[in-house]
Amino acid sequence: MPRVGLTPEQVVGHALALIDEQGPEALTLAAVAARAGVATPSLYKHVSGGLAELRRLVAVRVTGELADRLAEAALGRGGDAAVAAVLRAYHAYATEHPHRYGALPQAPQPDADLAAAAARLVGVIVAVLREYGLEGSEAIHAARTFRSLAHGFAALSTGGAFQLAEDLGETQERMITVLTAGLRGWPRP
Amino acid sequence: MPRVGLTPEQVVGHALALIDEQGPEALTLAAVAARAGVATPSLYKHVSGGLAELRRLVAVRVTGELADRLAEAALGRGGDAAVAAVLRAYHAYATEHPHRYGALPQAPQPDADLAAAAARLVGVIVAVLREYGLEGSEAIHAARTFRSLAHGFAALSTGGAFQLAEDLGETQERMITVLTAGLRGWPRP
DNA sequence: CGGCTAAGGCTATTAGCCTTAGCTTTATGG
DNA sequence: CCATAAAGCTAAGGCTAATAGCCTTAGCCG
Repeated sequence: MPRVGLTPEQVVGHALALIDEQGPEALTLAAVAARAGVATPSLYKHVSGGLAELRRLVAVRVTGELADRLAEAALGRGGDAAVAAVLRAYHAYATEHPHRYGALPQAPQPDADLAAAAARLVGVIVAVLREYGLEGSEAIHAARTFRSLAHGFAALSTGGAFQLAEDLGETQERMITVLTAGLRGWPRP
Repeated sequence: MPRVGLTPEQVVGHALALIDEQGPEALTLAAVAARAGVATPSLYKHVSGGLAELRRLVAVRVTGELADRLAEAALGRGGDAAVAAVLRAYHAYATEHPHRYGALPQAPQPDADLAAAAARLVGVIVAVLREYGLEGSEAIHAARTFRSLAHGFAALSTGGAFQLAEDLGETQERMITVLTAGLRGWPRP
């Protein structure tokens, strides 16, 4: 039994490859094991929580990747340009890896690691919103609005909910216009 | 073997009850059969496609319910008030049945029935947008923006993605303000 | 250099699930 | 009153995750 030298990171990598190729439904320990050249139970040496933990790790990895992409897009930009770039980057990531993005919601109840990754993601958004002079609770509401729009658009478009012929890129530009206008004229109660 | 007198509708009803109580993961033919007082294979007499078709039927039913709620909310209203009411109704439905709403994306590739139910839902939104003078492609882009915001907010809030203490109702009001302002000043290219 | 320990494999097994096949009973319509 | 279709059943096969227990390798420490 030649030792394969598996690590948890590699297991997650195989899981992601499977998801990319065949969708979140195809993420099974048996399939991951086959791909890693190992028997199914051996995976428990690296991912002790079994399938549930593997899904959790996938969600953490994907959230982190997405946060990185958003941070990269925001770098060196400000104001409307930053908002537009981050929104485009969000959708671009989801479009490049639709199944991967679709696997995000499959995560079980959030835990510390996932919360940390999500916090990084939210941090980028909050930073981008800072130039609009939003502070305290209003910044939170604005960030939630941003995330809702970004996630909704990503989820619906990768899920095939937008059937008509109209160009998705144009829809995105309209959304950017609406969002940036809304942020500039944010309701101050 | 006393005859139970099951119908496909009742099977879907039991499936929804299970989902509401224990989440989408708990939707299993064995559990549905137990709840219906029937052996598992008997379900195939009513839902010939097995679990996959049952999930599909659940998605159709939920989409239809949601469309009804939105139509009801739009009734007798127009302009900003209609947009606000529909957005609130959307979120209210998701909040009342979080697991049910969460089960929506689990549907397999779209089919005719699901498309019809979704078309009804989109129809309500398009009707509400009519007062803003949006026509043709622009109405489509606006409807997509509406759905993205509504779905994103519903999915993230029921998924527990909004951890901070800020009131979700306030977030919703801000979103409504931004959206209605964006629709009034919709970019005319 | 020898041996111990821990890690990373394995096989075998259990339990739960979906699905198909084929039989039996019930209800219903002619 | 009977024939037939619908609606139930049991049995069996094949998939999955997960646990238990064993074996081998790698590396460290005396």
